[in-house]
Amino acid sequence: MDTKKKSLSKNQKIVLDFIQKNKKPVKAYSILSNVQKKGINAPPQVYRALDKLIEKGKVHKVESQNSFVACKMANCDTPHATIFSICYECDNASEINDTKLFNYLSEFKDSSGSIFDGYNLEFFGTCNSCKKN
Amino acid sequence: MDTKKKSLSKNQKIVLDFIQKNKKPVKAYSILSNVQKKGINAPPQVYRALDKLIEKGKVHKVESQNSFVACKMANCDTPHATIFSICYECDNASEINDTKLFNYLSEFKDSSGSIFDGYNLEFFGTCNSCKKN
DNA sequence: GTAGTAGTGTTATAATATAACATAATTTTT
DNA sequence: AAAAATTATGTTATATTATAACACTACTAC
Repeated sequence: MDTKKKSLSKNQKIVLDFIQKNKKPVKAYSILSNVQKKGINAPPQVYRALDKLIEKGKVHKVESQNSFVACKMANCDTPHATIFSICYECDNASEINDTKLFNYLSEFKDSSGSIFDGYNLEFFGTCNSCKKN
Repeated sequence: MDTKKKSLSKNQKIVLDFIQKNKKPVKAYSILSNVQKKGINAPPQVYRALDKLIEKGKVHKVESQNSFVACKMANCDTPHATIFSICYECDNASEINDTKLFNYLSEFKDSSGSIFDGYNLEFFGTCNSCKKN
């Protein structure tokens, strides 16, 4: 079972709230400048909140962009099993929720037969709204 | 067909040579300090070489580590379709060469039926040699 | 042989992230 | 409820990763 604490601290709430307001992934320093009026003054406060939000499954990091996006799932248990599609025109990142692919990756064994603890998958392409333009 | 230039410039050779000497992924500034005796003096020289080496399929970036590793395949045509397993104890990254998974991802369609141009997949776990210790 | 493209060298600076330390709040244990 | 342990906060400074901009050179293609 998952015994970790799931409730959010003050700073964690402030940071999550800002991330959730944005459809697109946001950068750490953009978070910082946007929450300074809420009393968050320095980078470590943002990065610490982000670390905890990621642990708690509320936020995912988009590694290829160094950006952060809210998890859409109500109670994400799998903070380290993420699948994104990323548009290289508009930089939007959408979480892909495909059970079959999810299971395929979760059960994937390497050549030695070992299973992994987690994964991060990022697909790159042009999103549908950019294709139209 | 692939019409891009594949031959390597002087700096590209120097940088690739250093990366290939290392089993583990290396950081850009580690490359820099190790090739200064070869006449590469500043970060842009390293990053430019890296960009081209990635385009040419000789090197892959490990996004979750901001590190760079040589591609093991002789003539990699797919610089933007990479699969790694990363050990979070020793930080080693191994390229996974699994045709089935490779094809599965290359052909994967999102919910709108679109196919992607590329992907980056990073599995996380403990590697076999770290498990033994 | 000149036009276009790719590469080099350099300085400065931008963007991303963490170390370290002091303190406070919360939760758990006894 | 008091003590202990854990989690969170606030702050300064600094480390790490990456790019902008500019002047110049070498290579490639027609």
